[in-house]
Amino acid sequence: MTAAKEDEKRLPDLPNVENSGVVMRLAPSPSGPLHIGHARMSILNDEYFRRYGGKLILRIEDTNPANIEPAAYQMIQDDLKWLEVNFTDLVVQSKRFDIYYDEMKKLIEMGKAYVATTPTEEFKAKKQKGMPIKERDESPEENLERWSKMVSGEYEKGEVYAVVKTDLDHPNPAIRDFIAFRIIDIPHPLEGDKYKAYPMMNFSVAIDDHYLGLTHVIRGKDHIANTEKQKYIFGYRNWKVPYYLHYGKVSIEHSILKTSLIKKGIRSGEFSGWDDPKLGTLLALKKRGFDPLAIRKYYVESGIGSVDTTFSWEIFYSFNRKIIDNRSPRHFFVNQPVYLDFDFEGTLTADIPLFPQSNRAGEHKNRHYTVGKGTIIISSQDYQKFNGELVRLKDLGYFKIEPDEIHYVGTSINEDVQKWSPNKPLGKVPIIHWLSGNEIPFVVAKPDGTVDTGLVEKNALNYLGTVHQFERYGYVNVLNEKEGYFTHP
RNA sequence: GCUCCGGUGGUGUAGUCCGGCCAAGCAUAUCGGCCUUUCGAGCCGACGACUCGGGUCCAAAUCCCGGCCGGAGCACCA
Repeated sequence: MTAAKEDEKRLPDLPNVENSGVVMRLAPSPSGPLHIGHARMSILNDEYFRRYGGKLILRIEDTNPANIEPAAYQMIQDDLKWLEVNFTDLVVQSKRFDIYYDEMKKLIEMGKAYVATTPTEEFKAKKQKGMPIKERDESPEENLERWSKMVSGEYEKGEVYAVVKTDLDHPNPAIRDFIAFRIIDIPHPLEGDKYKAYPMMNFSVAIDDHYLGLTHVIRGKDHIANTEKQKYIFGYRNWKVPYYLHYGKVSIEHSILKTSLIKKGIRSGEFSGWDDPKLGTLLALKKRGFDPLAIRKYYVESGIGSVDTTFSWEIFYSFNRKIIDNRSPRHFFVNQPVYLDFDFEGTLTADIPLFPQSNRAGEHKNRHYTVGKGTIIISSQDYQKFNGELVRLKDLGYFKIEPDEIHYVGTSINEDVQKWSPNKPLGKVPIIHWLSGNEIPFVVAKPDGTVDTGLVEKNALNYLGTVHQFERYGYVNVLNEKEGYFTHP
């Protein structure tokens, strides 16, 4: 066990770590709850925070009111808690406008920023050619005057913007002078209409990364160009630049992650909520019964490489399966049931383990059933596949399936059994699951949007709110007495 | 188009910085076997990869050049 643990994959060490540890950040925008994609940045940062100590700051980046879901401020924190990411500080950017304003003013005074009313089309076009717009060359005093008018709300949306200078000759046009502030005229969910001039992400991030004392920044490589822009601000102020690490893009297929789409779907009734099984939100994964450790393991295993990858649900499922398998009670769920007549004199008994591989006392409980003349239920899939053949009903005995009925053959492999299956090697008889009495209707909602309707052992209701292994079917989080969410095969 | 980054089996990765111990490790998937009643778990085995072409070198997955393919940025989003 210990040896196996040592073999476990480990993230590479970080450079420039001091004795006091690291200061890192999680910087989501509050547009909705976190999803499986956000989990990567959360876990990577948290893993290093756990290794080195220091601070892990949750910084909610709410500088675009158009893109804010008020409930997200709390949902994000709950999601992180579920992931066992224990951030040490909480910072909300909309509470820091004064700092941003001060800093912008300083940059303008230094001649490192300007405020423009030139149409942005011209700004962009000139930037492509490496040419300045007129405000760039105007004095700090003139720009300062426009700046104070901009902050006090004397301009309308679209009329003015503030720019941080970089280098107009930069070979990469994406890095040349970038907009740092713009006017927004819709109210902010937290601040109302207190502010008109809103910082752009590249500005507020640079300022906060410095004042919050970030030592290491780990984020997706879509931010590489942003990092270059932000470094100009650090350079102007002579601030110590954090160590940046950009990991590659993860494409998460077969999953709905876009907040705008999810919100729309919730409104239209297509999704039952943020935790609909069709979604890739952490809320949905939680409700499907995933263990957050599986997510952590997956992303640690994936590392921080800069190559783009595709999220492998297969491997993720496998990690989760290994975690939950032992603690998942076993039950029979018969999907699309077929009722077969069972004409039999006498009684058969079945003792089916609830936790087959558990050694712990108290968990050896079996599901005990007696079966006599009446009905035996199997899934239509098994019925179609094995009609006319010999099967083993798990923990009950050998049976021959015939149209609409089923016959008992024997309990163990003997001559009686053999004569039913003359051409099959013994021990190769298919084992299928079944129900006979004690079953209740049950539906399983699956991530692909389909629903399986069937019957489950009534005993399963003694374990509500936990993940079960429905034998030969898959893992299911049993939510209540009639419905469960499919976890994975 | 402009700037930049990257390409290891079906999938996810280790190794690439500091060439040799890599005729390439691990995981997952698939197939087979065992555990004598799960299509789960566990154990054992099989399968399967260095994007291509040149170059340097005694020696290249690792260094250099070019092609091909993929990705990112070029927002009054984050």
